[in-house]
Amino acid sequence: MATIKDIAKQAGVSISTVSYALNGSPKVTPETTERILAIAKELNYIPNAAARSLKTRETKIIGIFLTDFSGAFYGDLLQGTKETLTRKGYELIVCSGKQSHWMLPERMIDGAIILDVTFDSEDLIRYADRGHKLVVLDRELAHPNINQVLLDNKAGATLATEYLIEEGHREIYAVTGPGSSYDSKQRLQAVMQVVERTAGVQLHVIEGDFNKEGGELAAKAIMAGRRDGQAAAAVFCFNDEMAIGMMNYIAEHHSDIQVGEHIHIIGFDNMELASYSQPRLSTIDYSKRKWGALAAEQLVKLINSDAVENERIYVTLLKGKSVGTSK
Amino acid sequence: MATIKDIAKQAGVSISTVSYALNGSPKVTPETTERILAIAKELNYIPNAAARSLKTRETKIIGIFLTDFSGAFYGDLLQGTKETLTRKGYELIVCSGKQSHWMLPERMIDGAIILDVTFDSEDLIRYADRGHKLVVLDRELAHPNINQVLLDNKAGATLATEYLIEEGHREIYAVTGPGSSYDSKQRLQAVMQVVERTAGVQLHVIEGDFNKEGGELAAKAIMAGRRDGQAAAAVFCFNDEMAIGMMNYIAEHHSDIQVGEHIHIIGFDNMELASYSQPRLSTIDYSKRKWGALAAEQLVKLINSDAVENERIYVTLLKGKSVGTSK
DNA sequence: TTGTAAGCGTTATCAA
DNA sequence: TTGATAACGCTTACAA
Repeated sequence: MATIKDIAKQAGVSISTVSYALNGSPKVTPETTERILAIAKELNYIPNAAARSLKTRETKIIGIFLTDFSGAFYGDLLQGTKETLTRKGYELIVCSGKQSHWMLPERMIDGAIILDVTFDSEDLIRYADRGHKLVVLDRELAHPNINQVLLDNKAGATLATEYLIEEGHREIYAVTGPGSSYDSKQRLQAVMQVVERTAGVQLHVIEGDFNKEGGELAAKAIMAGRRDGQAAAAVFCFNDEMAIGMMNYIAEHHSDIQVGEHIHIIGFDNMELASYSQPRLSTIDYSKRKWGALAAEQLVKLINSDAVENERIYVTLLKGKSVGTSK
Repeated sequence: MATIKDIAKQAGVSISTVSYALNGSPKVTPETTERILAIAKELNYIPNAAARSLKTRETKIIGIFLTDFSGAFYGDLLQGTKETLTRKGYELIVCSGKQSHWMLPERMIDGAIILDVTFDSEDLIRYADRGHKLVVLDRELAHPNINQVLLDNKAGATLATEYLIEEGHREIYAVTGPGSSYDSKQRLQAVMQVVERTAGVQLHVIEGDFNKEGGELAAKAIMAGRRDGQAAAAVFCFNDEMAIGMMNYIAEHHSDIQVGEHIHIIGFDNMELASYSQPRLSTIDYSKRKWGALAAEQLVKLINSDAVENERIYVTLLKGKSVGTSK
């Protein structure tokens, strides 16, 4: 393991000269620089990240913290984040689980993007208080060292609900995420707002979990409560995963019931899996790549102490055959 | 940012005593230790990872390098890896892209798991030569610092091919991965072996890319080459993603052709998406979680200089309705 | 049981 | 333009 010391010895210069040359400083003559670079290559010199960051107090690494690695959802988001960070000279690492949180306070990473409801807000604030820079994608958190890049949940939920109503549905089920989820709370609030200002609409709220099982359980509950001949039900699942779970459950246990005809389902996220559903799931779409890219951008600004404002990701309604008109 | 120096000053002891106390050394009396710990907490002391690893020459972090973050495939694998590493006291970070390779030589991570064909084998060998520990999941590489945990491609491909033959198919298409892929080469070799020892079987090889597009293109090529009334074709796509692409293409462009009846498709990987395909895709299954866990285990052994042997992940045939009997 | 001091591999501030 | 030298924050002989 050659160090700058070895290079210095070999080149007959001091370590500071080597350091300058290696970093392309104009203080060193081109000739010496070249000579030093040649020796460095010859000795297979590789800098030591720990030593560098001990001194510079930065690692040029950004961490993104996810609830799990399941990934069905995050692909494009990570891609967007990575692209932007690469352009800005940062590396991206993906972390998951409480054990990994130390990387932030111990300065293994220069900043973090949070998309993990299991990450305590109090911890985040503590880190921010210590000067660490954060971007949160899953909660509201007002702090000079924290920036928010949030989905426009209200718009999305409003679009979804209004769509169901426009199609003539009057009995609407909302399958939420876990109670602790910020996104879920926002969406539910918007749904209730829409329902309240529309006469004759009945809303049933079912607590879900953002997983397939939640969708299945909700499906079970809904089917159990319905009698033959009753008006078709319309269900707004607060994410696609639950919507898919619901569709699966229905296909499996109620072959006589057709989604988009006897029961109508709309999701949220437009994940890849949704495009394979039969019939095509109606959902709320937004650019995950852009979300990630914007988060990265904001984080870098925060690190550079540039001024930042909280940002919002806009959403659109994507109509699929899983929602039909009420007869 | 409190350091051990600050704690030492506050406690009226030397920094070495603080260090010993913090690391729970029995050399320090319980009373001093307690006092030091209290002060550390009071000062909000957090160790500095760079300083520690500069000295200890380890970070307790393992990196896994993936081709991309798309994740449709990796979820369980990462989960398995993470669980095992956590148990062994290591952190897992997920990396992608050539830019991130520096983390290994610059000692930001203690070792790496490679599942990324775009990672040059020469680079890997160079790193291994420098003493870095690696586990490869996607190639054969003989080196004392490299361990292999590979899929049993031959068994999988053999199972798949024999299944098609047993179902009476005599005209078999193999849609490979990119030519550079080790897995693809292994699978093709096995397919050819099976075909060679079975009389009357015709094999057509189509080069794919392991992506949906490859499956679509292959579907197009196959459909273009077939005339009405011809015996049903049987296709072995070397991964599920291409198989799904193929099924989609057929559903979209050839509504008269039924998968599992007029054309028979089997994949490889049993990815989640496959369980949603209509009809259910036949495929080769294996435990991705176990794969990841084993890779982690081997890497830790390598790091601890324990003896290791290359490992193999066993596979099984999973029959779905996408393959039917030849009429 | 505790303290002194060297060293890990850099960067960066001075002087020369 | 280059060289000494002092940090950076920690671990760990070795001394006391």
